[in-house]
Amino acid sequence: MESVPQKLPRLYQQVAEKLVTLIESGEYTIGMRLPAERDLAAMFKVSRPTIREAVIALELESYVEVRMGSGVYVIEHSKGKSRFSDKDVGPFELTEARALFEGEAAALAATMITEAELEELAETLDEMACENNVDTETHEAADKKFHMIIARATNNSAISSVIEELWDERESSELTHRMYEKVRNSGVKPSVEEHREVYEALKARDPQAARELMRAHLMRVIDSILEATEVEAVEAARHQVTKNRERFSKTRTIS
Amino acid sequence: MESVPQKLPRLYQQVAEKLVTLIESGEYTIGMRLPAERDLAAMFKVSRPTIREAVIALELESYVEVRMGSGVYVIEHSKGKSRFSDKDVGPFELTEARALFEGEAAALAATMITEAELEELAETLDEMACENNVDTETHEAADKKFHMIIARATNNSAISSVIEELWDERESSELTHRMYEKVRNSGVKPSVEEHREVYEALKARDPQAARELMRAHLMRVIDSILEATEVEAVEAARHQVTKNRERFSKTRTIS
DNA sequence: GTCTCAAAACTGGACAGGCCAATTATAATA
DNA sequence: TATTATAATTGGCCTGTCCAGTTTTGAGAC
Repeated sequence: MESVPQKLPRLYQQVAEKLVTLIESGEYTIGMRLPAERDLAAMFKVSRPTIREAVIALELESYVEVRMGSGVYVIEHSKGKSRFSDKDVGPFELTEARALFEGEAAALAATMITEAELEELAETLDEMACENNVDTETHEAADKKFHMIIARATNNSAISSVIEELWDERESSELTHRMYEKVRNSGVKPSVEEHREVYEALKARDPQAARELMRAHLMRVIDSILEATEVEAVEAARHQVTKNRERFSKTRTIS
Repeated sequence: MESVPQKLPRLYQQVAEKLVTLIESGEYTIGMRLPAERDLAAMFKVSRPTIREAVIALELESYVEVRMGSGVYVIEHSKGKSRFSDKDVGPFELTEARALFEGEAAALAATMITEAELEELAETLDEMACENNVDTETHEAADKKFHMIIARATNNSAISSVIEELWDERESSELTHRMYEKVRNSGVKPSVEEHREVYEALKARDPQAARELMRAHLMRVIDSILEATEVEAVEAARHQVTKNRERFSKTRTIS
């Protein structure tokens, strides 16, 4: 038989993967207790030591928490790889950082971007404009693609890594994710227009314009978040919003 | 006995920690094979399954690699937490990213820095100037402290996290670390002067000046790295250096 | 009927010993 | 000397067992 996989992973890894799949598919939800090790062993047709090894693997990747004498419980998976996981970076801070960093990245990209990359950007813009009213997921994918093309156009993997990290971060924070969702729903079309302006600046190879437009774009996102916040915020939170307005107006003026 | 620790960690974790200690202490160096699982079990007075669990833990943290039928081998430990670990970010890219991002951070910090933070900066400057000719470790600590005070003065944890990440990254890359070492040895005094200029700009609350001076400081670091590279580079590498010069001259002119 | 608390059932923690398969070292052979 | 077959080593995995916390249960007290 040549269909036999020549190298199969270690057993505990296979089991661990299956367990992760079950957890991420919602079979076992957060807080829920997994079946006993003995039962899991029977389910997967493996021995208990193997189950233990798989559980340890999940534990080290903080998928589960094992409580002596009680069981192993699914916990919130903080992906670990996020540097902000323990810092609770809010949507404002995150977007402000993006405004500064991506602004600089756009300026640098303007001096180095290739024709091929410009072409890619144009295509992505069409995706965004065309699939405007389709599902948000597609739009978001195109959005990320646009920003990442620019980041990579800097030819600096440190820069693109940081920008991708900041982008991904918004997914891992529940609050931030909700905020961005609200912003997306409030008005996407102006966003497409803003992206196009950035594209034009890059095409013209104008660093200053690219920086300013990218920064302006993300600053508008902050504004949108502020508005969304105001809508849903209770009266008690309002003075904080005002403080934020003051605070981010400073960012805007330091250029 | 009341000296009994109320909660001792799981056995495999204790074993894993001991193994990590042994590895980091140089008892087992990179490429070396660890004793057989059976021997380790005897050494630590635990059962073999426990050893296996500990080895799996080390494996998941990429301390070791286990080769079926051969043994478990110590590999280079890439701390995993670095987002760049798999991307091989060179010293030039890293420093360019720092120049852009820390420049912006300095500009933002100039608008928000407190008197207390300025005072801290002044103290750190004294440390750097005073312990100039002492061990490099102290100097480097003061250097990082200086940059991180500014990063934190932005009052934006996303920004300070990114900057700290970039700083730490230079430790994890052997090449980058060597480069920075060379730069440190070549001339520290001008570096102190450059830091002082940044400090003055922050004290004057001048965003533009703070950005320019911080950027200039890090650009000079790139120059130093280039020089260090030239000294040790073989002839074949020289054209790459020239390309780098061209490339980073662009960064300098986009402001 | 309700509450208390101890016993039993359940669950993870750890161990012993064994067999198999892949690898490596060794010795026998061409 | 080079090659190949054999033996020793090593990780992979299993069965079975006992122990120590945790949870549930149920009997007895009120």
